[in-house]
Amino acid sequence: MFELDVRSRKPIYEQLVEKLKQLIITNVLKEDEKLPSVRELAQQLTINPNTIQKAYRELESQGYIYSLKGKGSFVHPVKPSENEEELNKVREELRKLFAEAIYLGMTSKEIESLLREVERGQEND
Amino acid sequence: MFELDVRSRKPIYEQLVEKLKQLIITNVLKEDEKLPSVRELAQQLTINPNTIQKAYRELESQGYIYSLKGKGSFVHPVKPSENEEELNKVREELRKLFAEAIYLGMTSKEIESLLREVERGQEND
Amino acid sequence: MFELDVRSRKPIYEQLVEKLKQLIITNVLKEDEKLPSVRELAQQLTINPNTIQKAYRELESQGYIYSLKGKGSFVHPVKPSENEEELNKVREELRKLFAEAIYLGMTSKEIESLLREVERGQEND
Amino acid sequence: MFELDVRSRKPIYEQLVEKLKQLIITNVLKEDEKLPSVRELAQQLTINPNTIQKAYRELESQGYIYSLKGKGSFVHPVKPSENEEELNKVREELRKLFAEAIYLGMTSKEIESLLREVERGQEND
DNA sequence: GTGGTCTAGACCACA
DNA sequence: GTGGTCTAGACCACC
Repeated sequence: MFELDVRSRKPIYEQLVEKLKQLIITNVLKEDEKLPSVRELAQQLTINPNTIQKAYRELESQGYIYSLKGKGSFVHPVKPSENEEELNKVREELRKLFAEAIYLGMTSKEIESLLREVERGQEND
Repeated sequence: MFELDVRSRKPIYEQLVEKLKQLIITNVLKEDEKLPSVRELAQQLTINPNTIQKAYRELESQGYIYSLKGKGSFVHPVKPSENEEELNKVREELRKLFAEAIYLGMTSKEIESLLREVERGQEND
Repeated sequence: MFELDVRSRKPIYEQLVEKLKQLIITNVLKEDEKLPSVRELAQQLTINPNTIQKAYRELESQGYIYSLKGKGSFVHPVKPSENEEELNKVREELRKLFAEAIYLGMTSKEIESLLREVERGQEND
Repeated sequence: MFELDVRSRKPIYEQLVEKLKQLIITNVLKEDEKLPSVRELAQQLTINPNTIQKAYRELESQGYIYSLKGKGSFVHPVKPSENEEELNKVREELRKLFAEAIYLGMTSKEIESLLREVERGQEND
């Protein structure tokens, strides 16, 4: 399904959160689709189930998935209206990153072409 | 000078690194300008000097400042050519953030206007 | 495992970095092999754990090892392509040393035979 | 005469020692030639005279120069026989550097061509 | 148990 | 006075 970098400084559960977010964002995992069960994924990735659970809990609290007892975890349909808080975080992060990119010498043209690139990749939703 | 959240999950020294980076990137701290001394800043923020030093050391190894033993720490002049590695990290982070922003409902117009805003703020170099 | 000179002008953690680098370079410590834990080594060498950690952190940022929070520190597999910067440092140091060696009376024959010697010792990978 | 990097982590007096060694090794400063006086050099480099003195003391103890009270400091003629101690240091450093260079992917061919290059540069003694 | 962070406090090297 | 090193000892996050 995807790869984790055990050598990274980033904790495994955080990597998991990010990867799963990516899959949801890029619509590989569709709305209300079931995620693999904790045990299943743990076995696949040869990782401690506790670590998987921690990732799922994090995703749930960030509003990306929802869990039904005894049934599993599912992709949360997007409700743009509810995500104002998340959006503000993203906006703030964008500001920081833009400043850094410019400082390191990137032009706004380059940044915008990167944006287009991502946009195109995301169209197949 | 700025605020730190001692309760945050993010280590204090990392918060410091980020804040100081911001000040350098936004040209509040100019090239070769002296940063506050380790002890001075420690006292100001009521934080242990070792913690400050850890932050300064990190900034040094990332190429943002340089430290001289009997003299102090100073802002390192930018050498855009040398930062290809850093740039790749930034590009990767931009990709992720763009995807997330779009997923949360931001339009490319909004993102671009945010970019312009940052750009204008950075002009006073 | 090895000896440190606590009286030396060279900081203990730098001595540690050098010694461990040697062990990695000469393949005594193989790829992905676990290094002794911070506490363990600290006890063995009767040195403060913080000092060991400082050394490990330095090795990590130089790309020689990687550390996993609940697991330990491990030898980083070599990626020759990524170390161009390190290589340039080594080349510069070689130039200086060659000049000094010749000045002190060594012939290029002697130097080359030293090189062969090291080469042979490194073959047992 | 030469440049010092005030931004370097290396103490200024050590940089001075190295640079002066280079000048002696490459025969730019000939045997028994007078070095610039402490004051003179201090003024030229806009550096504290104490720092210069420390460098000169270091060079003297390493056998590269000798000082005559009231007259100044002079380049020490080479006596290969006396430098066995220095030579052993150099040999040891060469071993380490060779190992590192090979580890980072340099071939013995490259190393040898570097040696030739230095050799040629040193011929004009 | 492992690495990582932080504090308090001491001492050294450099300029 | 400045950065740099080191210790002793505490507590946290991760697995």
